[in-house]
Amino acid sequence: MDAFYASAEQASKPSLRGKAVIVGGLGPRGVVATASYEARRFGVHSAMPMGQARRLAPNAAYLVPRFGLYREISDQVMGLLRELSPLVEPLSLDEAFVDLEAGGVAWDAASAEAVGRRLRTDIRAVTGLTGSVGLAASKMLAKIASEEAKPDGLWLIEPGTERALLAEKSVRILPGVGPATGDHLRRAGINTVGEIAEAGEDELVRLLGKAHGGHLYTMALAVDERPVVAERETKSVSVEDTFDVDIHDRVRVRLEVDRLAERCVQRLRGGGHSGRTVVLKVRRYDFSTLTRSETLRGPTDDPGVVREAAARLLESVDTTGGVRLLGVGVSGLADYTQEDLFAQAAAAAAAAGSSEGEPEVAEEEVGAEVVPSGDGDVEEEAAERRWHAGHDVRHAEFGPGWVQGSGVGRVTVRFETPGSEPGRVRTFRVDDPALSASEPLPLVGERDEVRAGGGAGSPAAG
DNA sequence: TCTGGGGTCCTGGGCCAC
DNA sequence: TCTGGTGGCCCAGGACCC
Repeated sequence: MDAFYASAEQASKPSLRGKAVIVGGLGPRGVVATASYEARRFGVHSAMPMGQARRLAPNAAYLVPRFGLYREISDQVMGLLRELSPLVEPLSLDEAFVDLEAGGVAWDAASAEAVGRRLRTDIRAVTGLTGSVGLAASKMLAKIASEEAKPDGLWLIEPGTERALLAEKSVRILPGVGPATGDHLRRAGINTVGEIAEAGEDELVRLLGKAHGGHLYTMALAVDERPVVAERETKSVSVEDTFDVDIHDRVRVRLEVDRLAERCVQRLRGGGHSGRTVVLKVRRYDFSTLTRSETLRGPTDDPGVVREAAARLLESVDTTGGVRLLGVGVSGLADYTQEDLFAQAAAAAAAAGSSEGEPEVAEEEVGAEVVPSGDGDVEEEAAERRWHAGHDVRHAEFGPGWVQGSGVGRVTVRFETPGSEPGRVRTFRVDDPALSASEPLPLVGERDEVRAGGGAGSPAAG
């Protein structure tokens, strides 16, 4: 999908169509998740600090992501892809590989192109958004082709032309070559994919190690045998938070770690997992990042066990100077839980060893702070009263709209819907009882929605 | 106003068992 | 009994991707 989050916002907000739209974290330490093509003309791009984006494009619309909406659109698109082949490998919400051969179609350029064109039409009809299609004989080449096709295009790499096509491209076009590897290669005098092929496998392995070097060499020869894998097992689950202001207070740090552990376990359980290794991540005031991990005797999905492990790991970290980010993760996932949780907890307590204090008591004290039933409700209400830029609202009198901005006790709402003309703006008090948060409206109206044609036999690629 | 969040994979050192 | 090689696990960090 092209500039996916920004495009989805433009589709749902008529007044933003054709305008610079930037989606990302709006806090003091936010970064750009997606910039519309109009915003990219100002030099704004993904992963750019939001402050820099605001300097480059001060008049752009700045919105916080609405993952619920994006997920719905993503599900629709993935559904279309699965009509083409049983082998669909999602890479993210807006990108996937499709194995056409598994869809029962022999490779030939003309029919693949026809299917690609129809897929793009179907995506447009079902979601109202544009997507780009890359067609090629392998995942790496299909990915490169889809990048070439953007925005709103289709690109096919003819079998037999791959090496010539890659030879002149920068090494950065290969998957797995980021800034660090790119620099490393450049220092060795290797700038293009063709130069990787010329350098030879031994040299690549010498420069980058066995796995990375060997892999990159075969990629440079346009050889990529990786299959499209429909079902990927999750290997780890983690949550992390960057704080608007560095945290110095050790008690507060501990409290945040407890909260993160709690959230992490919720996600873990939500996915039906348990895990054996608990990982604590700390990014300090100077952006230096360190991780500490502890492997338990058996997998757990017990919030108390994860919380205690994370707290033990925190003990070994010097947070003097301040903490910018904290994260808690669980890896070594299993789909079962250690039955003897009491033994697990006892083992953890024993590992804490001679240190003073009763782990169970500490756990309960912390638990009382983390999930207070009363305070939780208050917090939820407070969160509801925060009006996030870009989020949907409904006014009792004026109907559906979205938050254009808020501050100093006021919230500005633009009243328009995906199918309407650009709407008018009105300002309300933040506690106006007539105003409430609402769910995103479908981008394509029920009556407009066109059923995607075709069956499982249709070929296409991603 | 410098640098998010959720992942995967690889490397290399330390340690331990055989 | 000592030594060395090997392989596996654990842990920390780095790089990369979307």
